[in-house]
Amino acid sequence: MLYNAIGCIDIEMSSKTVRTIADIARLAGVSKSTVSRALSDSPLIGQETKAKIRDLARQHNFQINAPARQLSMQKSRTIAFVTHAYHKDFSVADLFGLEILGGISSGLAREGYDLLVIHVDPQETDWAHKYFDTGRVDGFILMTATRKQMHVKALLEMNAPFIIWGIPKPKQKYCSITGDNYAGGRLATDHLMSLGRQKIGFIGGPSNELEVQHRLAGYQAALQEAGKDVDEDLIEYGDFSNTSGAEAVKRLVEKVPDIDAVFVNSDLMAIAAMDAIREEGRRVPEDIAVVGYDDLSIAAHSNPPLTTIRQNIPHAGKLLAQNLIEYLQTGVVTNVSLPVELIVRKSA
Amino acid sequence: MLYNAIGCIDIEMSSKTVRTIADIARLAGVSKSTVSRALSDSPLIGQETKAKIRDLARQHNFQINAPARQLSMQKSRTIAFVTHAYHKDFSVADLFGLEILGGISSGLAREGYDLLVIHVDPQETDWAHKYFDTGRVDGFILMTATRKQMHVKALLEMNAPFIIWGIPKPKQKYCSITGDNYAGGRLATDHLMSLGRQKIGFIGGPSNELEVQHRLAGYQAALQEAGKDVDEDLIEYGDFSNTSGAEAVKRLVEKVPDIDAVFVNSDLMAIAAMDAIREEGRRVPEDIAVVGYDDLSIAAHSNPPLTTIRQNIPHAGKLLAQNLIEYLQTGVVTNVSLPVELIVRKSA
DNA sequence: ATACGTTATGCAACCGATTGCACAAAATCA
DNA sequence: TGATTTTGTGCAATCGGTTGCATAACGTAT
Repeated sequence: MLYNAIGCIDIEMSSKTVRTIADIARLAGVSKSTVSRALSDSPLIGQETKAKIRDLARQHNFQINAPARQLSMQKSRTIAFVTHAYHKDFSVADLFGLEILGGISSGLAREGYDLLVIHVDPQETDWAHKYFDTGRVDGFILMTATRKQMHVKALLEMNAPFIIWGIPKPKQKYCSITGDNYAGGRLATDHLMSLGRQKIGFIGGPSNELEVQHRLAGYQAALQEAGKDVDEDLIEYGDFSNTSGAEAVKRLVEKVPDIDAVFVNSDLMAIAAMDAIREEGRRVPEDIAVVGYDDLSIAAHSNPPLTTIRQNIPHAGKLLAQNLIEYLQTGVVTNVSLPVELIVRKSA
Repeated sequence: MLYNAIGCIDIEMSSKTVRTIADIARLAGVSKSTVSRALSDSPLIGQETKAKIRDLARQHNFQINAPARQLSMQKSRTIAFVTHAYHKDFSVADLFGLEILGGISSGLAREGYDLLVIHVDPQETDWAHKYFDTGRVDGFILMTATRKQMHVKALLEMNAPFIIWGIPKPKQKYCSITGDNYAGGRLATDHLMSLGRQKIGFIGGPSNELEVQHRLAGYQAALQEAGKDVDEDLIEYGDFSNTSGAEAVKRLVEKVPDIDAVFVNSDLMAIAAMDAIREEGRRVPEDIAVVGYDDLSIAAHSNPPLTTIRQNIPHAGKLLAQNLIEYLQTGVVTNVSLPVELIVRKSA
């Protein structure tokens, strides 16, 4: 641009002519290897050469060819986020997944990785071969909903790198990130007790999920430490869907009419539960206080705004990305439990 | 497995040894070309040869190397879904995006394409070069929120294939899918009138969005056709976020105290609006009837369940995928307007 | 001046597929 | 039976990078 008409034309036409490192090499009067090394900042290349090549690349808006590089390097610098189809129903896991995706994406981007999203049939494990053996992705990120044991087993067997959101099975070696569910259970329960609530219910996700068991353990520990005993009638389970939250709270109200608080395992269930409570003719929080879990964006906008246990979701996503990449590069298996935090709004 | 121990061992070890078509070729006693052709079902290859090679591939769980194929074919069979970070706020567009992603994914999968999700800064257009010029993706899918004019312009200039969800700018040539917003506006308004409502408000998304303008046009046409005139005071705009829905409805109630219905441009805004209406001491639908837009999964679970205009989101996603791929393969530009449907629940 | 270490660059093989073209074998025709 | 087409397969180039090794140019120690 700065020099003369011919230079300009050169630059104008660049988009058509300069597509490979060989083109750059020709323009710079060096070899392909030199260009390749210069662009990857190899110490083998002299400063002026490097600068010249870089300028050329910039001027011509050169972008290195990804498939070629992937083939040569034998890795794709791409991570698959494994999820399932949303056709039918739609639960907290999905909303949660959406929010965490942002964190994952930015964590991956920072390390120069791309994000492939694959929607799999929960019954099949074929996808693992399809994406890993083909060299399309270097590793996988699994959320709770997708983290069926068969998938984990398949990945372990084929020796494919992956990380999960959730609690790892005791004896298996793989990376994981999870919120501190026990602490979350305590925090919620302690808060409700500090409000003077006497009959505090627990509405869990599926009872076979470790996350749910830990939250329950926290709930029980808090009660016991306060000298109260745990009433089995106050414990109900749902499946993380909104409807299941509404139903569970109705069962509780029926069984224990003088219930005055409930700790619900997800924001979506909690919001549905609050509606159900009102349908039963009770007020939130005056009659029944409600604490949720996750602090999704919608929690602040519910009616009333939801008091909940916050998991720092964007941070969790970033960590999922970072730790998986670290595992890819160093083989170090990390298992992280993230602190949670009580966010007090209006519902309790 | 069927024959003998040696065969068995062969198969057992396969995962280590058989990784390329050259391996298969050696096992089958043919050349690489033959294997390549057999696996892609070329008519050049004889039936028995083809069958033998396929069996071998299946037995050894062979998966073709994606980067190599991409390099050779000069295309990636990957589509980028362009979205923005969800950090801050979270609107209907995101939930909508999540639901449509399922449809897109399945549409792409059917054609053998993969889905790359990229979170971009709305201010930058760099991503287009970064993903297209590198050959990482063959095309892009843009949602309304990401479809800033500068992005469209950048893509057109670099001649990159893409499709948008929304209404295309009049003179530009590119693929699009959109709901029939005009019909949606009429449907909602006609329904409210059929309920005997007299003062029907309109809460739009941003007034500069064509979608919103079309819905407004439908709303106005319905009123005029019924012999009513359009009261400017009954029209308010938000930005698709929940809070903006709540605020807009409050402004309406203040300006027009005897308002008895409102047509809201998104389910999320509508749900927030219903809460706000109750806060103002009015009932839904008795005092003010509410019709939403999109029919997201949560619409059925709101309080009260939301009457809304359904866009068939999974189908829309599938179509986005299909039509983009058709464009890639044939160069045919399609602009589709999808029918919408009134779903009557409890809110109106 | 000779030997030797540095520093910068190029050559050529390789990653794992696809595909145009040459060619052999088999089938069809005259 | 010989000529010609059809059918099936292999050779080798190609896609666009990366990287081990050889080597040239230069400075420095002996």
